[in-house]
Amino acid sequence: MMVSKSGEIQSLSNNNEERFGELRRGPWTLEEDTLLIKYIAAHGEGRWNALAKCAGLRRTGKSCRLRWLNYLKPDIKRGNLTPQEQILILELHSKWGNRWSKIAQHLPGRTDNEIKNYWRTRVQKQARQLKIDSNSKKFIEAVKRFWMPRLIEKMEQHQTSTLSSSFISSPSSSSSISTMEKQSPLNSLPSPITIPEPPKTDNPENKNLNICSTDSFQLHDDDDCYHVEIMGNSCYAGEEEGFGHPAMSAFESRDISMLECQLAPDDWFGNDVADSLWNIDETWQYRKLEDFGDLS
DNA sequence: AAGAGGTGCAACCGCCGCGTC
DNA sequence: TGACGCGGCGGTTGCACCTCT
Repeated sequence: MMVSKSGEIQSLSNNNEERFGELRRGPWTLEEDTLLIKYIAAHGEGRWNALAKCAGLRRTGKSCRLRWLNYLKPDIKRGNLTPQEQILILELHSKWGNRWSKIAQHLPGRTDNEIKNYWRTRVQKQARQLKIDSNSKKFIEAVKRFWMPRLIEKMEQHQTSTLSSSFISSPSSSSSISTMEKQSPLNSLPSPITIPEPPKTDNPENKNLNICSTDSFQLHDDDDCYHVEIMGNSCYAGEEEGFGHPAMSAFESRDISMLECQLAPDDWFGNDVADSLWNIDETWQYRKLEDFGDLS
């Protein structure tokens, strides 16, 4: 029987799943989701093949696991990646490469699939526009010098505008609240507080590059150790060893520092803050500098 | 208004490592 | 010790939706 992505039933041969008979593929239905959620709530996750069978799902164990981990799990965060998360992804990817699951471990609520998709659709797109290999040192250098500062700038702009709007707009005015703000769980965070001194990110040496996330956590690795943590609305990042993949010296040997930036209290999702982070103009800016031999 | 092309992302595939027998 | 099953991972696909012309 032919493979279909539209949810038809098919049979698989030459593997252990064929004893299940007809297996479903493609998009999950609400009914299937409900079955899976209820079963895991009652019995826990794991033993996916048995789970699929016992739950009455005509799916492979792998399919159930994927659906649960990437979509149904309660702590999964939806919506666009925040600039802080994007910075963290760029940093961690420079360190570990395409180790998506490892990177995802340091972005609470984000899945490896989501991060992988972000990298392929956003980051690699920029690399293509620049005609640079996204895994090359050159591209990492470009990211470090042009993209990351831009992300941090966006964060600062957002903070500033949030602060301004809190004075301009009446809190009771429904027209001042966007749809996404209403939907965002971050909306419940405290109102804007003091804005710290902007980080010095345009330094070519990048000795003090801020790393922020929307959650507090610490990073420990076999090779080095640094941490990112949130205290109140502030995010602190520090490291104790050299940072960066051995083959990617762009990020290496930063000072041990505790750096402060702020978390936005509201709508990171669904507005221009998270979009168009590196537009064509900036691409050309980069290429211009490249022409001047600035990156060579 | 409609078709073409682009984009985002859920889901699948194949491979690998580990545990068990 | 090799076969087998399973879970996990990274790469890839293809569909729905969006934007552009």
